[in-house]
Amino acid sequence: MENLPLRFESIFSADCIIFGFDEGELKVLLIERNEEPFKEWFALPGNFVYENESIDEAAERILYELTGLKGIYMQQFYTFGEVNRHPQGRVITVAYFAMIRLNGQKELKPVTNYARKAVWVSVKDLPQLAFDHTEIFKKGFEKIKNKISYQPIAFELLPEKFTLTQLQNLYEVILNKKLDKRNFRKKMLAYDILKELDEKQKGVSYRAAKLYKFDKRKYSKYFHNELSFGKE
Amino acid sequence: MENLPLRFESIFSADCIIFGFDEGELKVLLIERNEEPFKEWFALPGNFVYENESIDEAAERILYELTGLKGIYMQQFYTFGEVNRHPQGRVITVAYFAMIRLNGQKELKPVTNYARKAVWVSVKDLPQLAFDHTEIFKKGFEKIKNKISYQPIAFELLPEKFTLTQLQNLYEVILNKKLDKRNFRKKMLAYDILKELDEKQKGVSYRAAKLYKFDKRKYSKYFHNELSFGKE
DNA sequence: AATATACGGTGTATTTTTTACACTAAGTGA
DNA sequence: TCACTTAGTGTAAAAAATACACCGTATATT
Repeated sequence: MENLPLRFESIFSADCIIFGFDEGELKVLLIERNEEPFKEWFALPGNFVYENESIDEAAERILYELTGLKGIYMQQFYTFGEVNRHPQGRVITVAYFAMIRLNGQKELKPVTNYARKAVWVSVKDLPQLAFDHTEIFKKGFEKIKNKISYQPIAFELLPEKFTLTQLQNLYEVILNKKLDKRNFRKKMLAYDILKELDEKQKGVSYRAAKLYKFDKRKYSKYFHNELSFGKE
Repeated sequence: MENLPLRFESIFSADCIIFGFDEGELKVLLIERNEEPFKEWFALPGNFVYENESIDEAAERILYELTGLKGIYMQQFYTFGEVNRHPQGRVITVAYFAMIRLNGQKELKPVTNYARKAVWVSVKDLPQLAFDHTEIFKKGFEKIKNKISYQPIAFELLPEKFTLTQLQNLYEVILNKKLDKRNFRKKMLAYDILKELDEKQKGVSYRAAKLYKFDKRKYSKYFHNELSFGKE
């Protein structure tokens, strides 16, 4: 093959790993493909980057088309550019992860034509994915496992008001390990990035827990403190 | 503008931040551009990704063309895709950093035509760079500052055999802070990733220090231990 | 009203890690 | 042999991480 710049017939796309937390499980939003190749396979949501948009904007658009949500926490984490990753030609993809608050609603009606439907799947039983999306998912999951220990991204997955137990559960699910309740609370409160509310949990059949919310102001003051829940 | 996939007229490139350590200074390899736009400006070495190569291969090629070196430690760290980052059209670039052993040699004869020459510049007095390369450099430098504290990448910049003082100097230069000699040695040796050699430093006009080398075998045993020189 | 149930919420002692700190030893060059 | 320069070393104090168990309180049940 000749040495030509990737100019014609080359395409790039952005793919998104969209995480949600529901009923104690960490979930990913997958689409069922409506087009060849890999028609009817599950895949990460993704689409081409248009000429007039940045890659970040493309990622935001993909998320919006699927969920109707804007202003969501998203982060680029890796670019996949193997020559044969796409069976129909050269495609380079920039991968993002995003975290959204589920708040119970689970049905999504994607407005894109490349997907026939979108479903939330627990990360524990992820099906085989189209293209190299399984690899992309693994890399992104590793990334957030890592990142959650030193940056307050977990809050993005919880309702605005949450209990410390809910927060701990989320950490436990992502890190896939049990944490000690007293130590977790001590540490989390010591970071001083949570605001204790006057409200309490409702609708539980036992003693209601205090609600907290993430305090962005306080956080930015201490931006350098790394949260650490890695070793316990 | 229409919403078209970035198919025609779109280009991507790989840009490399190539670090070297010499005479106690951290340096970057810059090229002086030989072509418009930004002719005669300094820039990060970079080139288009060809159709028949992965992005990683493109990055390796760029490094090879400039330095004649292969098998160098390189890592992708971010992809820059703003619409107007290149004055002549849409270019997306995947950025890498690389670390090479300088061993004194400083003259490089680039064999590419986009560069008239390549020079080592201290990171402390980096000139203005073409395109958004200053931003790319900053992001990459942050990345290695971060990474050096938990992965043994610093060794890539040193000669195969080095003294603990040389290693400490390198950490100090990258982290831009003084470290305590005793604590540095204690910690570094405790990781048990260095092999003490029988040899000593030569050609110094004072007591010669012991030489060490990085022991990859030992390192992979304890791959999970994060080196940490972040807080002192 | 009494009781059972389930989670909420709290403190302390121990171990480990990090930090701060200063002098003698050894080799070189004059 | 003396002056100079860097090599090489240990300990004590502070901070952070860990391990660990019980009572309190709201709700549901009888």
